Amino acid sequence: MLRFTKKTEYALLSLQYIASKDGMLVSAKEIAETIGISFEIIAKVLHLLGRSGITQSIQGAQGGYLLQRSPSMISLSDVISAIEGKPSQLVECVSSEDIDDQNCSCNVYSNCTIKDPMTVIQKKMDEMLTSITILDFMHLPVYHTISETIITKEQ
Amino acid sequence: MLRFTKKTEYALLSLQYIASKDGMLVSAKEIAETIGISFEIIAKVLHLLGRSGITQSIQGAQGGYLLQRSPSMISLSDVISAIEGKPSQLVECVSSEDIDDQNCSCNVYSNCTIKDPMTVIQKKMDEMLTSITILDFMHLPVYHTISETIITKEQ
DNA sequence: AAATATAAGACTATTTTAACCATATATTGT
DNA sequence: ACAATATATGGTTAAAATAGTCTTATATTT
Ligand code: SF4
Ligand code: SF4
Repeated sequence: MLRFTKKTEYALLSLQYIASKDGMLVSAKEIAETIGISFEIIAKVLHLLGRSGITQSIQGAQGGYLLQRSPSMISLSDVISAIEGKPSQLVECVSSEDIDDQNCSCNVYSNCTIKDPMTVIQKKMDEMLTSITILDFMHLPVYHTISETIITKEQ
Repeated sequence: MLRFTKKTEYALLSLQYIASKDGMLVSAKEIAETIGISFEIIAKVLHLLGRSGITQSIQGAQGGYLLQRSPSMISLSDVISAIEGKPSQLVECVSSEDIDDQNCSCNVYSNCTIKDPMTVIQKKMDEMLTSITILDFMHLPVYHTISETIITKEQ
């Protein structure tokens, strides 16, 4: 099922928020309250993002998180890898790095005749996921009124 | 997790096989044996493809399946929709048809500020999935030797 | 020392996926 | 008519992934 996990969505919401604060330290509590989700989940997500070097964390009182590189340098692909622990794979046997994993546990591997096209599709997907960045999540403001919406979209 | 389900992979393998037989009736048993997977699974997959009008089925002895339209007219998007019962959705609130589903059961919907970028990403995904067809699963032959591979790729 | 904040892992419940089993229906050929 | 072949359809079960909660440890500031 081609679906982002909730954790990935929370990560994107968090990164969007941190990016909007432009360099200021942001705590997990603040993000959790803004999004309206439990603190524990956000803390775990931010922790994973930190592990992968997407965010930088400052421990202790007055601590928090900030981005380790600019929004345009954080791709959707990076975020997914950070949250899921490995790069996105459309099928078991094809990863971004290895073209074709003979050690995969797919039980039809030896008879499979769609590995080559799957590799092509995986490549297209990778291109898409790396081309989308946190910057793409910042361009549209949060609309409050219809008129604001129209004005912004007309620009 | 951005991953195709096994059923979708079996569907693609089946369609690739039926397409390669170019108009001849193919039975579920034949496909199951070729792929090396249980008959029941393939039967269910073919049934779902039939329901969505991708394949045509002929019941009874000497029956089987054939494509209802040419391989280039069967998109990956069609196959996923057929197998999963509805079009692929990257997130709960954004579908290919409805821009933004206010009736979705996401518990952060009202605070969510990534719906617009998600709609853009969904559109890109849809474009990709509809642009890939069963024909793309037929162009590359199954390579048997290295020399064949090189010759084919150099063309 | 108390308060604040992140780090990290264990645990549970729910949902999704994968596979299997059973039965009904349709068609062909003898 | 009847046996053989083949699809149609639903139910059941087991495994895996997801979502969320809870707990404890560690670091920093005041
Ligand atoms: S071998 Fe074929 S069926 Fe198995 S995971 Fe790879 S593409 Fe899918
Ligand atoms: S409202 Fe936001 S968090 Fe909820 S499904 Fe839609 S995009 Fe994801």
